[in-house]
Amino acid sequence: MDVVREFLRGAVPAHVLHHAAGQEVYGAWMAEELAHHGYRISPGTLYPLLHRMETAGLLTSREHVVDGRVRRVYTATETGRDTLAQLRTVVAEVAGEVLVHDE
Amino acid sequence: MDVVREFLRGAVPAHVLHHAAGQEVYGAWMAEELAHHGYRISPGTLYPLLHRMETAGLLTSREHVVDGRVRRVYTATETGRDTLAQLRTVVAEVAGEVLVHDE
DNA sequence: CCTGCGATGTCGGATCACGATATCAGCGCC
DNA sequence: GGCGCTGATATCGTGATCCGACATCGCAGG
Repeated sequence: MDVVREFLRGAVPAHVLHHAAGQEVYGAWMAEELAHHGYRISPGTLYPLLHRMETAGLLTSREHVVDGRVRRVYTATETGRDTLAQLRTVVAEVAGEVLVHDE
Repeated sequence: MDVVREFLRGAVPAHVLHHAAGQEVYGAWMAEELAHHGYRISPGTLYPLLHRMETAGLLTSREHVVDGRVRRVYTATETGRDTLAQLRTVVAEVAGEVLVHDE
């Protein structure tokens, strides 16, 4: 029942979209990036998430070969960028609601 | 795969703690309050959540009788307020990371 | 009575998180 | 050539969670 972890888990897609809107990203890179921000997400969570986001039309992927190794590279779709915009307003709202310190 | 909904679901405990730190709250009131902020949370999610948060030591509850009807009323514990503080910094961090608008 | 209301609680099926494990292709090295 | 290492993605099984529908409970009014 780690509520902080739960909150971060919910924020992962926002983070993914944020990065995938500006550049091409791939799973292992995202995992490392997220880890630097205090997220602890396991591959068994991240990869299925990327798949779902692609099936949902938020991301597109193509295979990129680096040193013979296949790397699945994602970018945000138009829908993905729209969703990111919604997400940003929602994040701002939540921040506004929770960050008020007058009890 | 509604990422906005997923994000909000992760933010619910923060919202609950935020309110339960300042006053006594109860399930149905929280549900309405959350609904006003765009959350759509079903009782089958909210009540078990409150129970888990109490078992985790974030909330304490007592029964309050109004018109003979029993109402379970929650307040944040010391641990709950500490967690809320952590949550606030995390929310601020996420907002800072995601709210940069240079695409 | 019996129905309605406010509020809490719980059921079953579906979805999801997670860590461990599998897979795959090239590289270095002996 | 055989062996293990590395980077990266994929998947399995178990356990936890979500959710809406339904159940409950006590009282008020007709």
